[in-house]
Amino acid sequence: MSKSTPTDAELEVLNVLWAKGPSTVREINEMLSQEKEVGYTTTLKIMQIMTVKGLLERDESSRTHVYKPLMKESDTQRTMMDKLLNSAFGGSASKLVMQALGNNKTTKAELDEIRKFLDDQLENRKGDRE
Amino acid sequence: MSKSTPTDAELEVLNVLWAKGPSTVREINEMLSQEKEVGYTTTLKIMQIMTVKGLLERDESSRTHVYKPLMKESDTQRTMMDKLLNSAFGGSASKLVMQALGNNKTTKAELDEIRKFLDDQLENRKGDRE
DNA sequence: ACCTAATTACGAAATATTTCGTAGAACTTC
DNA sequence: GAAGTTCTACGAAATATTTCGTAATTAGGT
Repeated sequence: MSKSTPTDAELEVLNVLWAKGPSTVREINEMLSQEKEVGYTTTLKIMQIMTVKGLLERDESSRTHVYKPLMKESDTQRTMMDKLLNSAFGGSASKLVMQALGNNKTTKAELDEIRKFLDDQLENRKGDRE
Repeated sequence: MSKSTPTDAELEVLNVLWAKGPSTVREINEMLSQEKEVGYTTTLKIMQIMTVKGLLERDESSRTHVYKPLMKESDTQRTMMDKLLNSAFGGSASKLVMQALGNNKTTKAELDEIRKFLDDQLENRKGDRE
């Protein structure tokens, strides 16, 4: 059984929850409304479905339910990365990384940060078989 | 107008076309069948839809049509990357790259390759504003 | 208690994607 | 040239996702 990735609408909800912490439907809907038109019950329904799917958990102790994600942001990112990696890059992480950094506007600061990270990775592999 | 990403089924077709070059429905279907059960007319229909969408072009000069992709693999990879970047990584390429290289089994050879690439990128930015 | 506002539950329409059956045309073989 | 095979076109069912309207419930204010 491989992990499933959230749908687009689900990911939008998760992004708010990861940024703001446990929230009500009202709070989520207000955040999403800043980006695009979306009805309250639409957001509600998505979050109810996510709860059934096991993506969210909710506290029903007060009338206004409070939802929180059951997956860590980094785990979800990894799952989505893996899916992209396998479906579009033939499993080659280096191709993907070079595509990510290639022509686009990654800042120099970011490139420096990545290089530092990469050096760490290489350092940790001293002695590994190649 | 931002570019749209192919669906999962469409991407599977594209992957074969990019690897094998222009192909018939029969050829594509046989490749896909090695991975999973899929009916001939299912593949046909997907490819017909892709043609209407402008993802594929077909040569109808012989009875058995020959299809080819209208997008380069690298362009499609970039479009899909950008979507993931914005939807799941808040636009931060460095977070995405570190997630891609983080715990998983990228080989040392790949890491070296990426570092070389990164050095080139940094070299090309000598004098850019930071 | 009554009215209003906010909330949840639920069904269902709208849209998108995937799957496949059937019909008819075009080619092959005997 | 009849029979069988291969192909395309097309409709439609099956599935997944997104959207929203309506009804019922609860809370708060007066």
